[in-house]
Amino acid sequence: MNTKIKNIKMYLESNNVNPTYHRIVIFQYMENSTRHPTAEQIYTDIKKEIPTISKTTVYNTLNSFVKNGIAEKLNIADSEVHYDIPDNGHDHFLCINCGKIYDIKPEYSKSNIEIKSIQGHKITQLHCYYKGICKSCRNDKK
Amino acid sequence: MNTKIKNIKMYLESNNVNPTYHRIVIFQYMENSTRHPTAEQIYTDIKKEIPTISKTTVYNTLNSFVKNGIAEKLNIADSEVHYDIPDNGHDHFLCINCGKIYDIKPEYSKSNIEIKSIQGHKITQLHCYYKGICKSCRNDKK
DNA sequence: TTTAAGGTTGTAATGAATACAAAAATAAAA
DNA sequence: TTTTATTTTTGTATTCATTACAACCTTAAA
Repeated sequence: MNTKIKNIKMYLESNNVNPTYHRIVIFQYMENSTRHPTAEQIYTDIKKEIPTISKTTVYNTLNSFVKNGIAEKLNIADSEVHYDIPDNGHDHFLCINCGKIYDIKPEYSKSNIEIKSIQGHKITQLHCYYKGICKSCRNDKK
Repeated sequence: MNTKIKNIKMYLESNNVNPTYHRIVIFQYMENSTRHPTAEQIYTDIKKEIPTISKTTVYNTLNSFVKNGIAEKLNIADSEVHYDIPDNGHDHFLCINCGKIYDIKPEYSKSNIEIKSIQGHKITQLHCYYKGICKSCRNDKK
């Protein structure tokens, strides 16, 4: 077993996620992905490597990741939830033309919470979603 | 017809929404509501006033409002979309305990876009969602 | 008083996500 | 090594929000 997988194992363990084969593969897939995949996309791609995997396992795994704080749900699109492995708190941009999601560099991000409480409500999370036309789609129209 | 309804009629008209009875009632309901209702909640409540209304009409109406910029979708909760009549751009807070959505006062809001473009992407919208434990739930636990 | 256009209704269909029970795998105990 | 217990995984069925669609109704124009 290579060091990368060993690192993932340790990382999952240290976050209360029992590092089974499926979970390691899914986490590795998400770490390598830049497209903020949906459960469906993860399922389809992982299936190439593990043909017997079930969609339920993907959902279970993602829910376990989210519950233990090592993955984040992005409610940026209307119909589907996208998933992200947050490195250092950054915002996201959704292209309303092509549907692609981009990372916004931390220096432009607004979701670094410094406030702990607003109007008496205890703040634990802040999600900021930008929307518009992405660079690529803007160029295509010219 | 009272002035309030007349005003709504004019407002819908000026935003390219043909002001039918159903649409006026739904818009009025949303303006008076502080709970950022879902389509289901709107349907249930409006049904008391217009028993023959269909759920499709509620969805059609809301989609028409959103398309014409007089209502906004809140993708703040996991399963359902909530709707808001945005007055002056403010953020929202979701209590992860009771599910209630609160308005964040504009002075604490982050979604006033001043930037028109980030990393080459043209920005047209910014949605910021705070989450945590609301004032009321915090008091209940004591 | 027809014709056309838009609005509404109800039912059917879609599709993401969950529930659940059986089977499989893994770990712990004897 | 066997037995038992616990956790995972699988597959199917179900739920539920939302949309599709065709029939019907309403309104306004011709």
